[in-house]
Amino acid sequence: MEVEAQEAPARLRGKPSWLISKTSARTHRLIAEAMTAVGAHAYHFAILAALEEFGPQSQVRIGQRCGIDQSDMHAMLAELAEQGHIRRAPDPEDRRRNLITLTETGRRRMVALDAAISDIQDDVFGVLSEEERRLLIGMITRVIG
Amino acid sequence: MEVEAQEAPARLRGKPSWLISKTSARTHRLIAEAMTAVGAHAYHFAILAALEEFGPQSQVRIGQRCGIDQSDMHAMLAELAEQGHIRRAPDPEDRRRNLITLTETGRRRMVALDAAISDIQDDVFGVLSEEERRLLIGMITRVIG
DNA sequence: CATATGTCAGAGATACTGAGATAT
DNA sequence: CATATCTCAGTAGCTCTGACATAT
Repeated sequence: MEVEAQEAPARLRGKPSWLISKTSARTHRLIAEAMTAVGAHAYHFAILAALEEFGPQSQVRIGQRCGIDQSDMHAMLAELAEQGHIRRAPDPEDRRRNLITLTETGRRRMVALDAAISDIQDDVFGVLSEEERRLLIGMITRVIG
Repeated sequence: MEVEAQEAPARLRGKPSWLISKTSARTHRLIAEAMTAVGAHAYHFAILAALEEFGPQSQVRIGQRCGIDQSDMHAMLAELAEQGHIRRAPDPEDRRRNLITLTETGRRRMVALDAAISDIQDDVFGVLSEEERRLLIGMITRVIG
């Protein structure tokens, strides 16, 4: 069924939080579809990117960097290990920790997921000029603080 | 436990979708807390605002305007009716429809919820100047299309 | 018969809480 | 003993699907 668009109330349209929520929901849906199509998860990309940029580190640290709850890290890392993208090993310096290490296939996986997610950025934010996009990124980065 | 902030990977920080998702999650949490504190729900505000701006209308129409799924409208309207903020009556012109009408207490409720939600906009987006906020709203409005 | 509306049960993914085991 | 890390079960809220009854 095609649902024709209806104008949203002005009291919603004028709230940044509402606009951002709608945009977030849309990009989230697109990214989730793209990730599922290749047997991945949005969290996978975040975890692999943190490992590539900052090197081997504990689960807690990755979660802090990417905003992923500890309880959710476990399942994500199990999937990534199953797919051969990471290795888990006890940290010899602190045996409470798992040191998570990126494998070579994991690095390639990260690059591929980055490309897919970047394409979606272009689809969604392509109506903005390059300068506007930089402006948007700068403003929201300040909002996040 | 205070979790000290960790720098996020550059591949995440540079993606508008990631920045917007974090901002959306934060405002969503703040708004949900504020609404719960007064026995309301974020959807309540959207529904009441649509009724105030566009007058009595069917459930389906409100859902289209506010982006609320039909399945979820039912519970929200039941709560709003229980609180005396709306009335539901069969539409004499099309008896499949419920015509939803805003009551006077509902109008006052909407104004109060708007004030609370506007305060949160200021908390979150207050680091931006007035002109930047207008710019942000304009750009995201175009992104939503 | 095909479609639109409202009602209702429930699935699925997400974010989070709490508790236990192990190590520091 | 207090704290940190990891594991795991489970909760809560949100979004969406599918089915059904009723009316057009």
